[in-house]
Amino acid sequence: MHEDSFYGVQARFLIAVDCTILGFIDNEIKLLTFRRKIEPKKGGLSLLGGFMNENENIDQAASRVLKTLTGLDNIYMQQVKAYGNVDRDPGERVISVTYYALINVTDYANSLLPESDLEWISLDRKRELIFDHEQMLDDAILLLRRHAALHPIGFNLLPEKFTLTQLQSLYESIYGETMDKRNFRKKILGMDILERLDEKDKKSSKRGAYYYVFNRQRYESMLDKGFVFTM
Amino acid sequence: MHEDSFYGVQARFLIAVDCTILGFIDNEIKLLTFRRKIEPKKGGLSLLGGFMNENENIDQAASRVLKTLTGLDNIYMQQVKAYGNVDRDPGERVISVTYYALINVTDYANSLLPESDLEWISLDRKRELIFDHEQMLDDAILLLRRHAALHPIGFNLLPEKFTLTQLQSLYESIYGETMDKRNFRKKILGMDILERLDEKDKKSSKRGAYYYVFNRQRYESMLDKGFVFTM
DNA sequence: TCAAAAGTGTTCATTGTACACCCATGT
DNA sequence: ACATGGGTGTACAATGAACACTTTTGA
Repeated sequence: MHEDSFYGVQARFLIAVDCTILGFIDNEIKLLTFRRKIEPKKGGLSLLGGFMNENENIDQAASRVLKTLTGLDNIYMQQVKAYGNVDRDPGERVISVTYYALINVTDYANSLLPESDLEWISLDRKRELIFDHEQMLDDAILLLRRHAALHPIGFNLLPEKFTLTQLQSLYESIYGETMDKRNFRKKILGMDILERLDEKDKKSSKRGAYYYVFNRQRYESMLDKGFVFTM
Repeated sequence: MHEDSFYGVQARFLIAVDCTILGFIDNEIKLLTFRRKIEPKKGGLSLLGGFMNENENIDQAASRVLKTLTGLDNIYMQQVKAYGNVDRDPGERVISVTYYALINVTDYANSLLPESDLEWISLDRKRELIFDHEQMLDDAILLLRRHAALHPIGFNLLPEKFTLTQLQSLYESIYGETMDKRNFRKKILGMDILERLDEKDKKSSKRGAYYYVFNRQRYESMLDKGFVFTM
């Protein structure tokens, strides 16, 4: 049996890519959503998505969707899962491959929002999402938590320089639980992957808090020596 | 714009399901492979796979593929990842969604093997696999390790009753490292999820080793009380 | 001067790790 | 009697968790 005829009789499917795009805004992880412009569920809140093209692989499709809808490029993205329930999209059978993306809102938010139907929503509004997008969000957050516990990916959500208070709020938001300030600082500073700048953030306190930067180079060289990040 | 016409112009794709099927044989995790019967790569070693049908979701497709090729049913399976490189299958563009499956070989191995092109191979032969199946296997093993560290899924690879020595060998094989016998037993027995039977396995020692069974009911009731399995 | 956030160490409990000898039995 | 795998406990180290006060400064 020749492969073309063998493959040929098989069903073919639409493949969508849906992105759980997360940003850290007002000390809280928020989700970037989009008002759907077509039926079914026109006007409903949706993850950012689009269909996969012939000439690209899945990661490329995800990057393209993100770029097209937000203008953002070079974003940290990870595949989460493929969803394929027969009736997950009432319009037509669509298999969706989902990603989560972490974006540094401080630098980009203003440039992307005004001219579009994009909206940052708090995660407790997730029940407004269409189709199985709430499930996708839940799975993405769970995966993010597991990744964030083992890799320094949280920094993708922060500006280049940040305070330890911000960093702690970020982890508290990711895990949905509060942490002890002294223990948090002891742990993160003990890893020796942050560099303190001689500059303070005076926006949120009179005294001012030192800015830190993540030293990725140092982190990577420590990895080679068997260091494991855990947070 | 109506959804049918909108969806209609999009590309459609073949979707395959490929399964990393693992069994515990001769104190070692082995992979069930299949000699490919069609071009391209006819005769090459392959994961067990097949194409998705119109009327089934992805999990169902994976179960069907497993059932069709091995006769096995009710198997523990988890989705790993979707692979979509444009040229991953030289025959034609195919997106593959992969799963890993854990099977209890003791009960089934004899019934499935003789009449087929299936073969259990040691994981160090993985470089013989076709296409991107080696990558799939690697990703599956990594995911299995993460899952096995947090959930009592290893028991799916063992017969109903097993000795602690077997169980330890299983975890050693999953993680690829040896463990201390006393520490291992202290930890697993301390969880209080195993029950010792009044029966010994005399196959591998003169003295005989007690059989144990996994008490799933007890495990699940402990989960409700906040217990977390870690291994 | 006071309100508000920043910064800082110690103690205790829990968990993980290293380590060596006796036991039971079939041959 | 001996070879083979089965079974057991203790001491130390590392890690995680709880906890409260002083500092700085703009208003």
